[in-house]
Amino acid sequence: MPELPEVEVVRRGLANWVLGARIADIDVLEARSLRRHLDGPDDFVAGVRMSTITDVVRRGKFLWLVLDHPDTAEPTAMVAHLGMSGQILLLDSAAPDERHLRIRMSLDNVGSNSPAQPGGSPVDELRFVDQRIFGGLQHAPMVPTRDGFPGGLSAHPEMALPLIPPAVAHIERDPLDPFFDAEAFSIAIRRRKTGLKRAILDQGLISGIGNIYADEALWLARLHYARPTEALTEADIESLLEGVREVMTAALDQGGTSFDALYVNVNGESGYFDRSLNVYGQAGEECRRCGGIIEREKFMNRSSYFCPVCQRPR
DNA sequence: CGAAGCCCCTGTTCGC
DNA sequence: TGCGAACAGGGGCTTC
Repeated sequence: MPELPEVEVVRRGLANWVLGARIADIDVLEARSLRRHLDGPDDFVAGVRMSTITDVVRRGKFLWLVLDHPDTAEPTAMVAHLGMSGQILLLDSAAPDERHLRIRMSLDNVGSNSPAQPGGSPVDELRFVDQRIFGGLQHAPMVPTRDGFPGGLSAHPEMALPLIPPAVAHIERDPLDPFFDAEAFSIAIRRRKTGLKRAILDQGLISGIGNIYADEALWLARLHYARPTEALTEADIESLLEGVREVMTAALDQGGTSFDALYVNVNGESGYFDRSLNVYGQAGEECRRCGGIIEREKFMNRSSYFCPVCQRPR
């Protein structure tokens, strides 16, 4: 399950290889993988084909390639969301098709802004692979950001455009974004009248946190998932953000170490999950901090894991 | 506007 | 053995 750190690993991998590359051709093998692109495959192909990739940007779990098209003055965006099972692969076109290959793009001029390719193998194809089709691609013109800052984390922050794809405009900045506003978040979350975990899963309030990292961050912060948001203190919110950042940077460090420069890949098995999960999926196990027994409760059609001893409701 | 619930998807696992 | 149900879950959408 790709969450923010996994998507960031993909963003960095792409930024290393495809800046300056041109998308020469596109083969949409599965139209449902353009679920975010309402005008259909032909429109997608016509808009993207022959564009040059000038930036790779991420906000929360959304990732987009900024495209310059020879016939269009304004830059556009190819937006990607990996959903549950999406992968973006960058490889040699001779590589065999993946079982769930949905969209294939052939690239020219790959690696012109990159360090020398270590393996010597050509990288000339970008593939979108997605078993469950919860993710998808879309192509769209961009709009100005509300705050006038860059749309997200960019490959070249000093010259990043204050533009964002409309499909991402309602998504709030994530905690790793240099323009994330912690004070505004603190005010906004206490205005909500709901439970803490519901709030932090709302990508319009803070983005990049999924079910797994929500549980992990709440455990680190010693906060119960159902704590009412309106009663949170400044200190609670500070611990919460600290927990969120800790979980994300730890996962990012691990994803970064397992990342092969020649093969951009997200498969939900970053290694982080096996060894580092303190509560998620640990029902019946002893809490590593206090020895309490981790509980699982059904919540929002999924599961919440927490320690009933060191994560009290109030 | 905010809160909450439904639904989209497929592969794996589990119970009868 | 075979089959259906449950589960995984981000986010768009609808309803109140």
